[in-house]
Amino acid sequence: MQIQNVKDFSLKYTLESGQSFRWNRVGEAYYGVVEGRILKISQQGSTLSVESSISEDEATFVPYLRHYLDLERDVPKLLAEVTKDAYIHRTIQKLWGMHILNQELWETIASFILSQNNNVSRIRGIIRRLSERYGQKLRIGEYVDYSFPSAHALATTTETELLACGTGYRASYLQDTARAVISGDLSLASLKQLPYLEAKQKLMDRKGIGEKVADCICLFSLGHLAALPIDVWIKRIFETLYLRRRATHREIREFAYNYFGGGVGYAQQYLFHYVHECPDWADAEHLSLIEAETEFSTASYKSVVN
DNA sequence: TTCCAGGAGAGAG
DNA sequence: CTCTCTCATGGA
Repeated sequence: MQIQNVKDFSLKYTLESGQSFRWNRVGEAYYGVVEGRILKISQQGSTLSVESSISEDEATFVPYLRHYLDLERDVPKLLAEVTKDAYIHRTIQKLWGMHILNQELWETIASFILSQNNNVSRIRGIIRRLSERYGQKLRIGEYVDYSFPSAHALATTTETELLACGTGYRASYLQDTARAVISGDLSLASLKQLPYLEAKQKLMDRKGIGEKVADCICLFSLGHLAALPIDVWIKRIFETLYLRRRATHREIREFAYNYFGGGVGYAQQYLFHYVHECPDWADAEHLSLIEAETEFSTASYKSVVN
């Protein structure tokens, strides 16, 4: 199956930017588990080639996939609105086509509970072991993977079993939330109906979900582009490039929303991935190089700070 | 060996 | 409200 005429989209940047933990690159293709099936996707220019491990009804599958990849949104327009200075301009040019995915809600909740005080490769390992143990075996060609565990599976296992998957102290947080989903105390369906701040607060009512994880869920699953997950990297970026001083999360959040506007979540994802790709992102010569090659000024944010 | 990672809870001030 | 300490794990 193919999706034609896909403009301003990069499969590579979208799947490798740390918002999903479930994609693996094999040659030119990406294999990932999405809602109970393996998808194999590759991009040739403006064409996406897609295979699924199950038989799909094209009439519903293509719109589903387009939504998952956020292809229905006018992303260039949104990015133009957050292009406020040379630095963000540079990150957007460098990572042109990166989209924010619309991921399945329960998997996103569970995955980002596991992400706290953890690194990406280890998060991926924990999710892989949980899926092998509690998920369903899936196959496409020679490629084998496992579906993400249901809330029921994680709610009814023992904490010892979760610990054996490497969850560490996050095991009880994961299981508490799984049980809340099963009991209806945390309704996934109603979460999807709530505006950003109400959904965020409902998530933060759970033990183990703080402000950062709640924002990840709001941004990567619920489509709230005003959500701003502030991790150690985003804090570092805003303190170094914009505020030029040590700042609290509240100060960073207030500045970022006023500066970038309602698309701050997209801006954040470009900044986050860019500094991971460029270890010298904060070097003075790197910054002056960026300023020299665009019509924007890196100094423009001083007027916003003051 | 120590430090760090897409943090959050609990307690103190 | 803010600050600090601790939590389990493994790779660098």
